[in-house]
Amino acid sequence: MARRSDHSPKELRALLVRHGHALMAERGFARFSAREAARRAGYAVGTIYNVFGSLDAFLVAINSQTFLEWAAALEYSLADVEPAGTARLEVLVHAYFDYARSNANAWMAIYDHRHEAETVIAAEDHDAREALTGIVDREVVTWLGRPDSPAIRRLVRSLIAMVHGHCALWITGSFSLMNEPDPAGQAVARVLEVLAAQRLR
Amino acid sequence: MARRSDHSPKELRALLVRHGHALMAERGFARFSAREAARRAGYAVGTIYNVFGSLDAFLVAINSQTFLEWAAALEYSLADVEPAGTARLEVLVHAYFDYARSNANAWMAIYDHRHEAETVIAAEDHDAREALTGIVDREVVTWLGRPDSPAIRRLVRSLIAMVHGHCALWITGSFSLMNEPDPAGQAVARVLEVLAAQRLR
DNA sequence: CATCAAATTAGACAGTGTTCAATTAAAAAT
DNA sequence: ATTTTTAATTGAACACTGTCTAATTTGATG
Repeated sequence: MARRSDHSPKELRALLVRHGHALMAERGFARFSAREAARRAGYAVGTIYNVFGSLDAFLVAINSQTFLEWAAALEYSLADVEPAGTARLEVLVHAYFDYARSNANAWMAIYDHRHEAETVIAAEDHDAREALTGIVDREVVTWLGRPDSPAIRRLVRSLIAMVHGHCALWITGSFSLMNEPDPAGQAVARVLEVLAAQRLR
Repeated sequence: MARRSDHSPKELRALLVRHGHALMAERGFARFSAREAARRAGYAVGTIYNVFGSLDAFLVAINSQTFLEWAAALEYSLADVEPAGTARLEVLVHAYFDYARSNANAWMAIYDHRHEAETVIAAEDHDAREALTGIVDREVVTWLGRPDSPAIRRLVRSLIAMVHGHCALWITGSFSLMNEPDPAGQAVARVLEVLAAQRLR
């Protein structure tokens, strides 16, 4: 039996998320198993229900971890790019695609998991998910050279949806049936067309 | 025991797909059960494996059925719209969203199901999935007033990815795109901006 | 050292997908 | 008509799953 003093509550939570995330990356959402995740962490299944309250909440925590990694990957990709110009947007979109492909199982799990309505999302998890939007927001504001506004934030969500659509169809293979050799390039092209239209107005 | 002469092979296949599709619409992908689908059709589980070879192939058949319905809904929505003009594209996108919302479980199942690489997709199923692309292709060609071409077909796939992205994030509510009151309207706006850019070139 | 509350677990339960020998029904051959 | 053969259909077995609860272990408190 795992000893209560082996890990503090926070450590235990982090331990379970770490192993859960690794298992998700390894197997994908369809073959994920809470039992196996707990086993690898050295605990029994019940512990997941103790710590997270439900399997649903555990999956939310795992996916939030993916969001954090993803956002970090985007920031990292932007670190060496000159602070103005279209190149930053191109790099951003390509980093978006790269993370999704390099971590396909974990990335898809974000969208595979439909959390139940009654599962409350902790502020921490919510923030992890917002981080990504924040990055795009910042870059688009810079590119447009205008102060942030509700209209721009609305546009940013729409741009994210556009890029997401390309990436999702690509990762799941729907796009390969469509014979598109460069989905990321297409996404960039669409983003720039839309932004150009916004600039003219 | 169900009698072999109750249904011809084709009828049996259709019967299983019908009940499977209904169950998918009712429960969604996560709670779908092959056992239950067979039960409702009046057969035992094994029959699904006899007829389709695998659960994977059964799910492909169910999702192809959804594609057929979806394409039919799009065509129906266009039937009364004047044969030229931007209105047709707007109606098309809105019908796309409407079908997804009205049949959320079945629609999401299309993207929830990641069929295994070894599952061969029958020509019939492949065609059902292509029908949708064909409709958009036709409408975009008409709108642009140019003959069809590989470049246009490539653009059309990109446009579909854009609209899909908006629709998917809307239906799953997984993004704070939930604060977006009119995702379909946003998708239409983006499509028209992209098409305008194409026209200028 | 005894008490007590909290953490952890094992086990039961009702499901699942998958496989396959046994059964049954229809067709073919006698 | 009967028997034989072929093929569809089944039910049970297997190894899993998520979920819950009673029992156990643990560490701290009096």
